[in-house]
Amino acid sequence: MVAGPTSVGPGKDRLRLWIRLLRASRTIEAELRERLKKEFDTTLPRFDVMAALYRSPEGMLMSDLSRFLLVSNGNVTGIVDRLVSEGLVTRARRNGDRRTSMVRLTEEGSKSFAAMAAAHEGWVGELLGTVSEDDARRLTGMLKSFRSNWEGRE
Amino acid sequence: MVAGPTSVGPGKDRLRLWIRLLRASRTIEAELRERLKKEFDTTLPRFDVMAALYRSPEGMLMSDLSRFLLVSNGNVTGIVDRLVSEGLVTRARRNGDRRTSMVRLTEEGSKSFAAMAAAHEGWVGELLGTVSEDDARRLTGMLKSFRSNWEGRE
DNA sequence: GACAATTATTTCAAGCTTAAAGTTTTATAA
DNA sequence: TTATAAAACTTTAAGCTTGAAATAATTGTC
Repeated sequence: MVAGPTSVGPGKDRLRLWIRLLRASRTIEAELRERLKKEFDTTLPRFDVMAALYRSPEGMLMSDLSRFLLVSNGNVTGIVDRLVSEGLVTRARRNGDRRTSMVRLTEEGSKSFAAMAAAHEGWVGELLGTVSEDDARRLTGMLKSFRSNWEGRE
Repeated sequence: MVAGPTSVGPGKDRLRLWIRLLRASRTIEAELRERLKKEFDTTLPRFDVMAALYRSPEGMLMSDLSRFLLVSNGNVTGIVDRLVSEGLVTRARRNGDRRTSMVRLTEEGSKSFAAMAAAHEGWVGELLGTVSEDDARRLTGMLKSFRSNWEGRE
């Protein structure tokens, strides 16, 4: 998926775009993963889960997390397991519906995330530093419209 | 990494861009992975390796593959192992430098990839269908310049 | 109220991924 | 030479990831 087009013809521009998109996100992702590991001894998936929870102080269901993060249910189970064992989040069985459990950041998890988020934002600013703020907004707009259009039909 | 910014202020536009970029590539990647599985009973990493080899009929070293695909050495070892056991690629020890081995697509691997690549290009065209060819070229240009700038300094 | 279907989650097997440590081969240099 | 370092790979341990199967609880529907 990181290789270039294997032929020429119509539709090539979108294929090229996809390849660039993927290479860019993989490059940035790798760098962020490495820094999270080095600076905070954590991983990107853990960071993602904590970021989602940070925005929802009331908590999220496992299925909410799975949908929001675009990963499978089973995947979330494992990551949350580890975060629980590290004391960063809690899983509280609900009275209303005993199938579900509400996942929340602990006090420690919240503090920990706030520190990571600040560093993270700085890193992204640095790594995307060659993109002007103006281009950033334009690009974001294009990607946003793509997403809402395409996801609407699945 | 898929969550939105957790505060407002300067540098937010780049963070937003990064989040969009990541969500877009994850969404498309998931769809392509699913189709490769369903239609060709293979995986994205296998497809990536085969795509790289398809462009290099003379073959590639393990380290070439690793560098080109932006993944670790050990990772490539495992994927190539599986492709070899499926008869899609060969690993040939070289006389010149016996540490290295040249990886090539087999006849079967080449045929197999050609079929997948055609379908793959169609899928990408479809999934990015809402991006105009013109926007696609513009976006590609922005991403290209970002990449070359940033990678130059590591 | 039974009971089938649905929903939320976990478990499982297989494969992907990384960083770090280990192996073998080649290059360097005293 | 003969160490010593460097390079190309592989192996390993831990964790991430998926899709599918299994559990458990809830919601129709009769």
